[in-house]
Order: sequence, then C-alpha cells, then structure tokens
Amino acid sequence: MEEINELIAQRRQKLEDLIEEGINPYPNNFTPDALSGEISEKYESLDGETLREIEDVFTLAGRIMTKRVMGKAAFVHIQDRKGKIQLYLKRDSVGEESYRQFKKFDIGDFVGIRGRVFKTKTGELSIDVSHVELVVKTLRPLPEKWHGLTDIETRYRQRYVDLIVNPGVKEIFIKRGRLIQHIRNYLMERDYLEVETPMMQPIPGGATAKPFMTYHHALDMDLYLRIAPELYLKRLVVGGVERVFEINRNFRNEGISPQHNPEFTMLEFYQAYATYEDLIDLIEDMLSSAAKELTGSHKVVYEGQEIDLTAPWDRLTVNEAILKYSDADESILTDRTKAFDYAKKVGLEPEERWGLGKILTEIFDEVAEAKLIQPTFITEYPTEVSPLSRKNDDNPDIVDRFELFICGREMANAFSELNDPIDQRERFEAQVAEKDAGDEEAHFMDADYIRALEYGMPPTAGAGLGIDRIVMLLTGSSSIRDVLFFPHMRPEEGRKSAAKELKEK
RNA sequence: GAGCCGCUAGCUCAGUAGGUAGAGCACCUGACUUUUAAUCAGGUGGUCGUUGGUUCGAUCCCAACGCGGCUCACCA
Repeated sequence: MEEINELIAQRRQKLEDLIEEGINPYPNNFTPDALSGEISEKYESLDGETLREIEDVFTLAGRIMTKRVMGKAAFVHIQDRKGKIQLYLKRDSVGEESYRQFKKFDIGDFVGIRGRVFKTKTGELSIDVSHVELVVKTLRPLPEKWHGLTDIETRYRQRYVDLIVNPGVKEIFIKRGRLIQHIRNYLMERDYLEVETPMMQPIPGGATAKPFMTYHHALDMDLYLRIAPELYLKRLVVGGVERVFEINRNFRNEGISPQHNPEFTMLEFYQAYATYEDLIDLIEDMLSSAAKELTGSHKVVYEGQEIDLTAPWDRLTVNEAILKYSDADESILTDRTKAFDYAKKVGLEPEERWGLGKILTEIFDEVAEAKLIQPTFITEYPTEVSPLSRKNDDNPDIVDRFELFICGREMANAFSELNDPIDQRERFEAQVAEKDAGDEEAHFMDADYIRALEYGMPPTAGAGLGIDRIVMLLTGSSSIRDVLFFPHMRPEEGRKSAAKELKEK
C-alpha cells in the first residue's frame, strides 16, 4: 500500500527532477577519506589563524542533518558514523550549477563533499566546501531537529530513525559490543573455547522455562527453540572441551516486561576442575573489570542509586537472606509446616506438593530479591530447585550453587555441576513427576545427556549471565528494550501476524 | 493474562462545557555570501488509532477492539 503524503510526494518530485537533469540519485562511486569525528578531534583545538595554514582537502560523506540557506551561501551539518560536522557552502566556491542543485537537497539526504577546514566567526570548526554531490536522495523527512524523536513506540519499531536522530542510542550499543568483546577476551585469555550449540533442540533443557515450539517439515519433527545451551555445553566438557563458553540467544515463551524479552542473550561458560567458588571470583573480576573498562569506574549509577562493583561483593546464603530481609522466625528454615504458613503470610500461594526447599526459595524471592541492590552472591540453594547442580558434600539438601543479584535483579546463576549420572537420572525423574503434576516449566528427561554423563564429566563448575541485564546496568537503561536494537513488538497492523496470515491462505 | 495511562499534521505538542481543529519545527514560494532552534514575508498540509453506539450533529460522551507505556503475575 503506497502512502500518500505531501512531503513524500514533494521529495519524489525532486527525485524525478534530478533524474531528468541526468543526475544519478543513488550513485556508488563516492569514497570518503575522512570522518567528521576524526577531523573534530584533530583540529578543534586549533585557532582560525593556524587552520588557515592547513591546506589539506578532506573528502567526506554523510547525511544532511540541518540546513540553513542564506541566499548564495549555506550552512549544513552532516552526520557520519563518527559524529557531525558543519559545512559552509558558497555559490562562488562550489559553482553555480552545483549550488543550484544543492539547494534542492533535503535534510536526510546523503551528500559527498570535499573541502578545507576553517573556523567560522562563531568559532565552530567547519569545512569550507569546494565540491558537493548527491550520494543518496531520500524520500522521507526526518523528525524535527529540536525535539527529535521521543515516541517510544516509533523509536523501537523504526530503530533506524532512532539511531539517526538520537545519538545516545548508538552509544548504548557500542557499549554493548564492548562488553561482549571484554567478556570474550577475558575468557579466551583463560583458555576458554568459544562455541555454538543448537538453537533448535528436540528436548529443551538446562533451565526451568516454557519453550517456543517449531517444526521441521522434511523430518516431520517437532523442535523447541532452546531455553539454555547448558546441556550441550556440558556434553562438550564430557568430550574434553574443558573450558568452554557460548554467548548467544535463548528463547523463553513467557511474559514481556521491562526486564524480559522473548529472546535474550546469555553467556554460559563451563570450567572443568573448578568449583562454584572459583566462579564467584571469576565473575566478580570479569564484571568489575568490565565496568571499569566501559564506564571508567567501578561505580555506576543505576536508577538513582550508586552501585559499587568494586570486589569483593557481599555473600549471603538463601537462609541468611530470608532472615535478614524478613521478620521470619528461624524455625521456618527447618519446619516445612511453619515455612508453608509463613509463605502464605508474605502473600505467596504455596502448593501442597512443594517441599521445604521450594517454599524457602519462593520466600527468598519474595522478601529478599528486590532488596539486593549492591552486588550480592546468594549461596546454598535447596537441592529441590536445582536439578542440575552438585549436592553439597556436608548437606545433601543444598547444592553448591550461587546466584548473583544486582539492583534487585538476578544477573547470574552458577553452580558446581552434577556429574553423577545416577543422581542426575533421579533428579530428572523428579522433574518429570513435576511436569506430570502440571508444572509446565519442569525439565524433560534427557536420556542422551545421562548417557554422556555415564561416559564421565570431570568435576566442573558453570555459570550463566544475562548479558542484556549487565548492559542495562552499565548503560543506565531501565528497560531491556533500550539495549536491544529490535525488541519484540506486536505487528503494527492489528494482532494478526504475518505468520497467521500465511496459515490462513 | 489483569489494572491504570496514552494514541490529534512528517516530528514535538496544544485544543474543542459536542457545531468536522491549532502552534512550533519540517515542507513550498520569495529575499538574504559566516549561520547555528538563522532571520523576514507569504503559503500548503489532518478520514483527531479502528469500528460501532448515543445525538440534528462526535475528534470530544459511551462501548468494543488495536497498538504502546507502566504496575502486577511468570521469569533471566
């Protein structure tokens, strides 16, 4: 459906006029040799006198962001990947014909220019343009220069426009890239191998979550989008890949919120002959160094609160955290009936089939999680809620596991891995019973994973980190949508998605 | 899935005790060879989210729906 809009129609007319004049509106032969930001950096501090002696001619290309025409001269700002720079175009410098064409260029169009640096009367470093040509004619007007684009929906749906007019957006994604690079370097320096494991899995495992389903036609088989790479990465440890990591997407068929997107990026890494305590040290160091590298400080301000990422971070057990952040009596920690009643008291709806461990975990989530603002490692999780973790040697009711909380949010989950195949089979069986009892998120039985463990997995510790949440913390973003280029959205035109329309045909 | 709020020009926003709408920027025409929210003069531009209902008449009142945001639930 063609949009009828006066502004677009005018630009189409200009496009046709250009073509008629023999000008290619989409050429591909202009090669810039300079960038706005680099020129600014190099010459900004020099005064006009000094600049006059610099005879270098720079070739730049960029998008016109502002345009002020004063008869036979004009000022424009162009934007390239390193920023913006002002151009000064005089009819007498670029020639009558070029200047006449230039006056038809619109804000948003790409131009290629050549010229020398100078400073204007008001002291702004600019390019005195001697040559200008059209590089791309654009058909849609940009949002206005002053208020810009603020409509959240449009910013997410048309991220390309957001990126053009809101410079802070790109900064977030540059940081995101640098964080991932930092993590990658950090692990590779420690002899980890980066791998990719299946996104489409016949049995979705490694987490408690509702999976997406898909279907392979040629094989006539159902597949799930992965909820975690965990079981595949541990198969690799069995195979002798003793240090391994993957940074990739997980998919969970659950609600959307400022902290949740259906697909999100997870780092998982596994190290043989390490314990969960080794990973506490590693994560502490990896993330605090990341903060230092990305923000220049170990302290970041998030939603008005200063978060201090300087190591070491606080440690509490699940039980300690419950007692610290609630008025619960110590007796609930060992007495299921008392725990059950206390859970109800704090507003939970505990189910009869829940054991003490599950109840305590739920109480912890309810009373303590939101209060863990400064980075805190929570340890001693109940075995009941940790089907893939190694039991503690001294107390089989808890596992060698921790979760990391910052700003009241779970940032990481890690444990010494369960490598006893008989124990693992029993845990899966308990999960299958949960599933049969109606828990949609309980684990499936994964017989091949048991078989792999029967070949022997070295004692191993592994961790998962929500990359998006780390990026949110380090960029001060309060919504996960602000750290994803294309957050999930319903289709613009009603609820009917393209896939549904296809099905109906 | 539930509650609350929002949806008016390309963008940012006003507005109408119910009588089919305004501003700034952008755009068009003209003037202007150091401007920077350039300036000056004139002008164009809207099925007021969608569909119904009430009404002589709805952008405004009512209902349903759509999309978005926030909160809750689920979760990382």
